[in-house]
Amino acid sequence: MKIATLNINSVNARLPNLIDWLSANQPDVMLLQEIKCEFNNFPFFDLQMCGYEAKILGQKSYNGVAILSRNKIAITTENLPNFTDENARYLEAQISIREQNYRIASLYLPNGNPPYNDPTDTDKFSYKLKWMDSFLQHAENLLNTQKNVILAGDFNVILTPNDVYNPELFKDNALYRQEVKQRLKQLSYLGYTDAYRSLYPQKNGYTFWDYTGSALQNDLGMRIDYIFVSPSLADRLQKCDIDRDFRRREKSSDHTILTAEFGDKKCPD
DNA sequence: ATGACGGTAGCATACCGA
Repeated sequence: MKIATLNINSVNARLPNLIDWLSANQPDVMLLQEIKCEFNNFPFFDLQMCGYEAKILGQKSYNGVAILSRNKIAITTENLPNFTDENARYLEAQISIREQNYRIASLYLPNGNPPYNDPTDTDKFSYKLKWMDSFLQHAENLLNTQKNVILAGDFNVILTPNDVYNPELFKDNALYRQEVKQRLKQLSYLGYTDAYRSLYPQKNGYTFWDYTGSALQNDLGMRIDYIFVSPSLADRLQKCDIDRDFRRREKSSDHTILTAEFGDKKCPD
């Protein structure tokens, strides 16, 4: 079973790139964040033509998440339970692939930094922490009720100094604040595995490079996109890779694609 | 400390992003 995730920064601005990649790589499931469109403008037909059903939680201009799959998608959750969110950031589904059931979420965690015109405004940071608290509660519930769980997407969190080109620069950044790192670590304490780190303890694993300056050429990136999996899937994890070439394309998103592959052999229950 | 760059809304420029 192969799954991929991408903060696409507008699905319509990058549809040819996405379709090229899907055709060449054929993941069973593709998760998207920041699709930046509503239902009526989502390219359902083009994706269907290359073999993917799509379910989305759309929003005009900002945010928006999607789940694409070669198998039938049954939506289980739109937005986090017990959290009133005016932004479209969380979509979860049940998908059956080669006789295994999966519970899969595409999530776009809030950035949390203040607006440029008011660096003292802490509203966005408070919103991020509340969002994470609600997410952690839900992640715990999922682990208690489901076997094969995948929580993936743009987490907007830099976990360790090894996950960013210059940790000093990010000392007070909402992506790297202690409150945020502590919360994301709790996902591991609950029993989830960070797929990329479990296979590559040392590689920088960057998934984002700023559009500006020479960030990409000089590898000034950060690892903020993650695939977290439940224990049953950690046992079956075979590959986890970052497609840097996709970030080098014309009209690229500032994020790139993270993929994970799991062995399909049935575990005896 | 700021803006580099890019997308959207909508038609000039503001807002958002990490």
